[in-house]
Amino acid sequence: MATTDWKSDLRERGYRLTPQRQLVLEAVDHLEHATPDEILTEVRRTASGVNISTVYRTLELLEELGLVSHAHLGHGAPTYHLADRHHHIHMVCRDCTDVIEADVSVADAFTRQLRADFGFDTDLKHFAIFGQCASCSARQRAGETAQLGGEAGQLGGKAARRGGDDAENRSGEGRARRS
Amino acid sequence: MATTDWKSDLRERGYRLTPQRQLVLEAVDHLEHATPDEILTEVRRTASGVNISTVYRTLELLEELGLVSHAHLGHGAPTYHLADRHHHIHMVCRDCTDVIEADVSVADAFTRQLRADFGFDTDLKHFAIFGQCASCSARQRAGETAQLGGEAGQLGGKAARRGGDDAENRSGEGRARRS
DNA sequence: ATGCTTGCAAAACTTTTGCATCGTA
DNA sequence: TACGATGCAAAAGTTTTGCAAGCAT
Repeated sequence: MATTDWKSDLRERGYRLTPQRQLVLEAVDHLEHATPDEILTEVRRTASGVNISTVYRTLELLEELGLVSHAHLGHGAPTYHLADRHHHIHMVCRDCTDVIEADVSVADAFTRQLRADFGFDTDLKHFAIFGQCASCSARQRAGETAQLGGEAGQLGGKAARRGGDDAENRSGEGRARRS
Repeated sequence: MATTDWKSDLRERGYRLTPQRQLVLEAVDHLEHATPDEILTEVRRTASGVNISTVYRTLELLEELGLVSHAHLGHGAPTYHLADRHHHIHMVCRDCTDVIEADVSVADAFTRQLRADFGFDTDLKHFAIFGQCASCSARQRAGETAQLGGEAGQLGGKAARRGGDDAENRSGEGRARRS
């Protein structure tokens, strides 16, 4: 599943191998971009007694061991994935919430440039790249044209609160955190 | 201070002009990359009675009006700034917590590429770019050489928890959120 | 006067911590 | 057996919400 034998690595460092730790790692492997809460739900399908605090502690440990990493795909909870997989950057659409994945290589030139200009060694995987996906751009253009001509539609007079879907939540499936 | 006359814009939409709203906007203008909590502190220097919930509600409103925007510079609270200023991307160092600012133009080529390849319209200002700054890279290289030769220093046998400064908190000045 | 806004308090959430108990090594 | 790991409960921190009172318009 993971790199070399993590179980012995665990023990060599004085840690212990427990069912909880195996289950959390399996859940991270199985789910993708999962939040601690989602991981708990998955783990509980096998071991219903597991506690959320154990998930947090275990994720911290697994990350320290280099087995998992986390990324921020929105302003919500971080998402965890196996460290030796998911070597891609995430483009999240501000409108539809969707996440486009791309190989990190698409940013090679940009990465080189930041290193040359600022001496900054970039890790674009860690934070998502915000923006608007093709279909939402198209939809917006269509809407604007149909409505007035530009101006980014103002709706009625007042009470135009909570504009679009706002996205910026977590990525795909699960419950939406806010707006 | 801001774009055109936001005060009449406010009223036209049926909203009211209040001292709190003026103060919050001034605080966002004066501070830079400020969290809601920092904004509250600033506002209270003038009006000690203002409540945190008002700050949240006001920021939401000002953002809807297009006067302010927020960005995520770490996994902590979002930071707010005037929408018509701060047109730059933020590079945050994973080790030293520092934030390097750069004009969005440095990413023009990258932005064009993402649009060409994925039809994705990128807003690099919204999420910070994670990585390691020049001085921390240098320090790390030096440390590795001095210590063993590579391997990213493993410290003693166990109990190597909470490795570095971990950063990924909020940017500069204020209190550090965790680790 | 009308009804948008505010302050306050409480709720909703997420993440962290202390501690007695459990179980791996 | 020893000590690291877990479950539980409570704490801590952030953001949201319901409501009566306050105040722009």
